[in-house]
Amino acid sequence: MNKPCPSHPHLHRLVQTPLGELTDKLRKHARKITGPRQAILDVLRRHQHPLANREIHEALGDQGCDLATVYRNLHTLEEMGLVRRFDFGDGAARFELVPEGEDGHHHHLICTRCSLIVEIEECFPPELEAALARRHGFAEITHRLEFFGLCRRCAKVAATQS
Amino acid sequence: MNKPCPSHPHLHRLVQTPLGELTDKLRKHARKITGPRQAILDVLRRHQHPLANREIHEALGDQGCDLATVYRNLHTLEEMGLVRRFDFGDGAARFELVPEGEDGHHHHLICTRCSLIVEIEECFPPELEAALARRHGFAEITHRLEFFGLCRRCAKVAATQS
DNA sequence: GTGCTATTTGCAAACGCGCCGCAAATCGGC
DNA sequence: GCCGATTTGCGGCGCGTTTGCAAATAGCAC
Repeated sequence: MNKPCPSHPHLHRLVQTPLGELTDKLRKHARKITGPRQAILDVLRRHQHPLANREIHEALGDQGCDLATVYRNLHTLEEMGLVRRFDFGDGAARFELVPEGEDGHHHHLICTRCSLIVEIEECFPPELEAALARRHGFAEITHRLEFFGLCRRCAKVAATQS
Repeated sequence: MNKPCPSHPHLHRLVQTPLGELTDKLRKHARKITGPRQAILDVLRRHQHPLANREIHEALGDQGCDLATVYRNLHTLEEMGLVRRFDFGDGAARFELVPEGEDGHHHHLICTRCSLIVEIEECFPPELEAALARRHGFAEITHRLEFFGLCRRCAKVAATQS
């Protein structure tokens, strides 16, 4: 997980060489491929979990940039569809890298005790969503859905404590 | 105190006389029935939509109390199950009165353009939720779910504008 | 009613997240 | 290499929310 591995040329390339999709999308929006931009995407690439602005900023290490720059870049990356925003209700936005060619729509299961985050496949049934839209005359419906509970480990701890 | 009688025009009595459930639950938690407490609950009783702290504070009128008191009371009322918190992702918590005897669990459909809020009956299928909990070893699972879209009126406006 | 104590309130300050304006640095096309 | 548009760093600000503390208040026993 450390960066000091100049002997591995492919890792080095991951950091320095932007992905094809990145350059394409950036160019389409007349955006530049800057150091902070690449470093932020690299942090997201190395972490499978949604990361808050602050966490990304801290993970940047010596590639570090200003926190405001992190905010600005995640905003533009979200606009370009490279990154997806999640809201776990704790007041901090979190971001995940969107896999190439997908839209990144999915949900999470979060342990309210230890903050363990599990990505899940279940989604709100599209038929139900469509029926709902029809009944209330709404168009272009989307949803935000996250699950909360106690993970196995924390449930055990809670049981022994009570 | 007897059952509430919201159909009677003695609105001032509603303000002054706490509900049975309120006094019961307050007493159970060694809490006091204060003026601000009653006034806040009365505001929530008069509004069917989820209200933000600021909105509640402004609706208090001459019964007004400090904004910090609104925050503190909603927190305690939520702990006691008299009030339920919702999060529409705009950075402000909203609260609804929980009907007596219920837990108040439901969801909303929100117009992203005019902020129209519709309360809906649909919920994430319990079987799916149970399966999800089993598969990942989670206990005491809950979910947060809100829908967003364009209401009929706003969809029309958007169509004529484009 | 009176007095006592734990709870609650108002006030002001502080917090965290996110955003903005501006001057300087940087990228990318020429 | 040069130039212009974009981006960055920095400082500050706004908003929603929380907190510390002294004063006010509700509820209870008498």
